Amino acid sequence: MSDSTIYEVARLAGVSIATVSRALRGTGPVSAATREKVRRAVEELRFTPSRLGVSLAEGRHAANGIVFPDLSGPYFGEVLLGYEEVAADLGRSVLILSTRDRAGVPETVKDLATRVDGLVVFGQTLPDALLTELADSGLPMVMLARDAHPGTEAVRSENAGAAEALTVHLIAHGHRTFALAGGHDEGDVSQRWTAVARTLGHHGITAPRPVECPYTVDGGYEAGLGLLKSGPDVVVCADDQVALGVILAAEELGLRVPDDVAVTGWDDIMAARHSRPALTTVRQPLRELGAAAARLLDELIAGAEPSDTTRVLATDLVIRSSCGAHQVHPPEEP
Amino acid sequence: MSDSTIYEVARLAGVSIATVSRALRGTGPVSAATREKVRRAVEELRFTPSRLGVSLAEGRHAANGIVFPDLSGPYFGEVLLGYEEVAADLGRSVLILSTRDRAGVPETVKDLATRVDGLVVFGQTLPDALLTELADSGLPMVMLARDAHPGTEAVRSENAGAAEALTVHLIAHGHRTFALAGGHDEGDVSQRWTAVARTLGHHGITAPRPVECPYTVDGGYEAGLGLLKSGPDVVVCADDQVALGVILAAEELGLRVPDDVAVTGWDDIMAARHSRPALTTVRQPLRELGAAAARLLDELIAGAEPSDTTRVLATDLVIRSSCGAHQVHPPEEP
DNA sequence: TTGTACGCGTTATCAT
DNA sequence: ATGATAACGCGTACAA
Repeated sequence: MSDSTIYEVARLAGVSIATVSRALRGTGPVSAATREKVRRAVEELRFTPSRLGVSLAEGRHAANGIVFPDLSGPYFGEVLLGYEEVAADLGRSVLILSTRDRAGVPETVKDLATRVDGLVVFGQTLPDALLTELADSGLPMVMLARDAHPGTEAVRSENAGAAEALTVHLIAHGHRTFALAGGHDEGDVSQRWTAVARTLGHHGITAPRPVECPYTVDGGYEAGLGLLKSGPDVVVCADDQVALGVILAAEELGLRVPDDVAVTGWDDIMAARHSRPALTTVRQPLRELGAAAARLLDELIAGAEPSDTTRVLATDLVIRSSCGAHQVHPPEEP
Repeated sequence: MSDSTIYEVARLAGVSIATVSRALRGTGPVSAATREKVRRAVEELRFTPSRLGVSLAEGRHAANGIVFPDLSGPYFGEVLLGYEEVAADLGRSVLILSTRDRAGVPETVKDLATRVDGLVVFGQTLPDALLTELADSGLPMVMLARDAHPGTEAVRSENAGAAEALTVHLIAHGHRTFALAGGHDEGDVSQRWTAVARTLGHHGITAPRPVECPYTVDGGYEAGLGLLKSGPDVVVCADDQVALGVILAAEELGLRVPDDVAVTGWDDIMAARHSRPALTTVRQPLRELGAAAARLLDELIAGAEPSDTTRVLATDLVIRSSCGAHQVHPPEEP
């Protein structure tokens, strides 16, 4: 509260503020005796340097921000976890901003931008014009789960290859009629749908339009109720939560998964392993995503020039039982 | 980046910095003509007031922090969501700190404390001595999911009453042999176990010792494998994730839920509704918890004296199917 | 209505 | 080894 200042410490220790600063930061020569006097004064006064003062003098916040759409569901939490951990290791605090269905996001983001040395932004949370404005202002920025915006760096995980592998696998299972659940934005998901459609095309199958829905179990359930009426062989879902919802919808309709309809997810959240049937999905390194973003941002803050480059983290196709019998066509050999 | 300062704006507009400040904040009389000149200069220079300068002058950060143990699982994410939303509404940024199994937490928390006007701390994340030190320093603090620490305010949700109601319900179902899964700390969970034990005692049943385990599905699974071997009628779990794990363990052991063994959770996370069998649990208003903490903290920051008081939010017993047949003894009438 | 000048709490440069 | 002092960027009494 009524924190003491470096001046009070200096007076009590009988030295100048410069000496106090040096003694505390070890940034210059200080005699042992003086150091001890300062130490005692600091202790007595419970002195803690004001962050504002330090930052103003240092010209940096030692903090960085992250903007994400939401925090319900495991996805963003896991990524945030990895981000915060690395940021903390690098001695930087983390400010968060959830955009949800909130009003006044641009203003809030700009405010956030004034409080940090750099910003990580999830794909699809901010309009491109705003991204440009921020990047142009010279703020170090890293995009997450989408390709780089001009003036930024980006990290995402591999989508197209995994989507193709998944699709090929499903076709090998004998599935021919596909349904796609979980709308398409311009980030990760659209890359997946594009690759799925392309792969289906190679096999003479016309890809259906993805059915948009919130990336939640409930969203998947609602979408599933509609989708399943047309009797697809398999429902490829934008993420695991949607897939879990589709499975519930299938049950509701008296369909057995995977016997009557196969279902696949994306992300490999914990529930994917535990659901029945266990979910065939694509594993994304969620924490690593956040961690990589934190490291990239740190490099930018340290002075690296933004390369408009997208770093792509590897994903793994995880075959479980929700996609159908494995005996038809075994997955490709190593 | 190379942001312009209020001095440059003042020079370009041909006025003093005081006028610029007044014009921008509407904090004093400014002629329309001057205001327009300032507006133009601001626009041309893309001027944005430095947060550091503003905070230093205003003597406040307009930001508050929150300390939680983890972010995996739905619990903390939901609470954080409610917290951040209200904080943003109040014009305050949010800094997060996850303690996980991290080293150097006390130092990091103290650093965090220098960057905020107030702090919300989840129960069991920080040692009491540190809480005392922070509170004594005059930092406004709100405890979450535990009772108030001296010098703070607290919000938690009701535990004992719900635990009693749950226990009574289970006894009415004919369950006599209880098992408790999910270790006891000194926050929410211990209050629940205490109430369960007391209620069981009233019915002549000796409460077992809770089996400690991480609050995760995997933790519940592991604990369940051990617990279930003694053949309890019901496993009361510390939270829904643990309960989901116990159900998996039961399956693994060839036990049917709830026919062979009943299982209950706590929190009413989304997966509780969707699991099979659907989870009997206690609904906690997670977002409200975070929102209430944000509001309380705001009052403290505004000058309210900490009352060492704990605000208790209502919970609801949610009867689904995992606790056993309802026909044996119907739940108490309204 | 507008401007001057001081305070906010540091760090760091330059003397000494 | 130590001290005086200039930044850093802003808000705001106080004066005009």
